[in-house]
Amino acid sequence: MVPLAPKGLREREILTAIIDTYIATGEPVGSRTLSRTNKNGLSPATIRNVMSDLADSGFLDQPHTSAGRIPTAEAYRYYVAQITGTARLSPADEEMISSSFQGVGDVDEFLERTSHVLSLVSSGVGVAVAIGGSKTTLDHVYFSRLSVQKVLAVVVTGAGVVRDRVLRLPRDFSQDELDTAARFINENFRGWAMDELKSEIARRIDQERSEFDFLMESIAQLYRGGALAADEPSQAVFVEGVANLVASERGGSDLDKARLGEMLRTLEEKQRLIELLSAYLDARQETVRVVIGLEDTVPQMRNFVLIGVPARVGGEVMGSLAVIGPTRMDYEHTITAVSYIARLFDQVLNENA
Amino acid sequence: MVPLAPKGLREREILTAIIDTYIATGEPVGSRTLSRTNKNGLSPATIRNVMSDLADSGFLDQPHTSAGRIPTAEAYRYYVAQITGTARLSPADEEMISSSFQGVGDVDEFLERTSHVLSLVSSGVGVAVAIGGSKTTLDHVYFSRLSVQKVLAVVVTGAGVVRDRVLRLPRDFSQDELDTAARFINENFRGWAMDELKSEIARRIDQERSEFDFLMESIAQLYRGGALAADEPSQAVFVEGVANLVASERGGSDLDKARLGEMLRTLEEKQRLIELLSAYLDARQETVRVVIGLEDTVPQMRNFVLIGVPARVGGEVMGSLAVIGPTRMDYEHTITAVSYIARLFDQVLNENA
DNA sequence: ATTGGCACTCATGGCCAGTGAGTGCTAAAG
DNA sequence: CTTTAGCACTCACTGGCCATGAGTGCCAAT
Repeated sequence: MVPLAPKGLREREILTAIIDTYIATGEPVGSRTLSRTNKNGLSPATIRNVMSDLADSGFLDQPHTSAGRIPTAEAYRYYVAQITGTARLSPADEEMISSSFQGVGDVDEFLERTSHVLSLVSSGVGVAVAIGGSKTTLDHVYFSRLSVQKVLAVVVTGAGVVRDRVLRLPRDFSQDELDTAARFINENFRGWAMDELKSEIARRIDQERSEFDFLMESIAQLYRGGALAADEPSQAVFVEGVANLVASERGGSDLDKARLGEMLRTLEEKQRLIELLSAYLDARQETVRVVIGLEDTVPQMRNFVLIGVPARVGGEVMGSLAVIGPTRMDYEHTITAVSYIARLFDQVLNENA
Repeated sequence: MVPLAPKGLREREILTAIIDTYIATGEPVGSRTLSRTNKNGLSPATIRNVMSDLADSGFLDQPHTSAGRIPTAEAYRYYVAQITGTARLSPADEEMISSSFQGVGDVDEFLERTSHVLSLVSSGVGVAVAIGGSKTTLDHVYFSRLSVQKVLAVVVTGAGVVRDRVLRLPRDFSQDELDTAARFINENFRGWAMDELKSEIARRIDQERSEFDFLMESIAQLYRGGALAADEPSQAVFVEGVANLVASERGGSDLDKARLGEMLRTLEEKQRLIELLSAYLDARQETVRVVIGLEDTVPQMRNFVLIGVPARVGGEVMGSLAVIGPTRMDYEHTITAVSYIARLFDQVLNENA
């Protein structure tokens, strides 16, 4: 899984130089320009030789015979692997970012702003998803009678996230009954993981079906009505900065209309984004991950990369945040920004919980 | 405010025909094509004369001297004014739309789907905003102690909308204190309009400041902490279908890159959208409004129209829903769709409340 | 009032060099 | 063996030129 690297020192230097200038200019880079730009005074011919080798080993491509070279996915992988990761954001950036999170209350709000901030500091699209993961724990529930057979269920999770849902139940409940049921759940299950909780309740309902326990019957009804599934539609997805995809100025991606349309459509399929992020961002991984070659999973995303990290608060994964941007982007800057925000996420929300 | 209309019957017929074919083809329509397409067998020359008149009275424009004519904003205004409004959606559309709202629980969820559905049935962008208007009433509040000096406030409004907010308070409260405060508010203020409620509480706090009432002090703290402002950030904005802006096939808008970027950026400024909708959609108006000439307010939106209506449930305005699309769109269809969804909104959510 | 005819305008698309950045290869120089 | 200079060749891109065709405006005839 370690990315390949060119063998010689010279080759590596030149490859890096090519990628740098390609990222900067967006045009295929040729031997002459490179020889002029680069400090070490190599002649175009030499560079051509090296380039030829690099092309053979699969690091460079040419769009057509008589054009310059373009880095391949493999080249980008080498390029990001070689980034030290010790870079810091500029104070101005840090200031801008952290002030953007002034006064956020909950996870969703934070993630929403995250997608915005990410789109500002990168040349890509900012994406943040909240996953009401199975490891979410229950803090408590409320039930509130809205009208005949309509009940509002509010679930507060251990992390202080609130989800609500309106239930339509087969029979009417009084507020007293609802309170009793809520008290029962709160007293017995506070701190449980949601999925364990759900299976435990399902088990008890099953078991005590015969003896007609009034309380259990209420709970069964509420449960079947989806009271606890209230954590499920918590898959909030925030996408911002799609305007970066068109970016006429500064090194934006240069998509044609058709591809642009596909991208926009894909970015609106929230379910798809959730899958994409969860496929690539392992909950256990601590550091920012850079995925090059997104087209393997999502063909529409040819020439796009994902730079993301799970969003944790106090060790618990609450979602993930990422930038989806053109292969041609400032990797180091984006990586540091993503990592900085992830750290901020932990800090700010820990303080809240 | 009544839109101008061409004087003669013939002129009106031809204008309508021109707009129809322009909407269909997207290209300036000339006299010859029109004479061929149109059933009434008028010669190109005649049509030219009429067109010339229409151009003089400001209904037609020519992009350049030797091209066909395109309708002006004034022409579109006439065109939509002349739509009867009696059209019905196709059964398939109705089915598709209403099934899209299967199982929605609350206003936000409905509005989110609305933006999606609108983008599907129109060739524009679906926009829906929730406005926690001042007429919102209080059903009840919950307070829940999260940790030291951190309290979760949940406000349930009369319409069954739930808003939550994490408060940081100057001193710690026990859950008992919180319960007492919540009970007090619920018993005294259920059914009040949020803004009246807020000023009443502010008044009482002011009044009873001297005598140190413990309960009132708690409530004051909670109030200042923003417990009741929980309805304020309720300005959810849902935008979907931006891919329609690029729409390579079928009569989509044909923006160049620069304009597209501006549009995308503008559509992401949620505050702006809220202003835009509230500027044009009067809470009192019952019917769908079509605003042609959006560029007067938002220059980036040249050649875009807004088709929207306030979203009511049982007479109370909960937000608004709209399509922002190119002037070249199927007005009748979009209008009926918007109106249909608005009706659905009332139905589905009334049933919930 | 309507129409046919005619001269004129322009955007569009194809064709055709000229330009220039870039390549590969070979032979000479270090 | 590495580096460099030189050279022939490729090929996208640009700008000029011309033909095409849809469209207009106007005038005279019906």
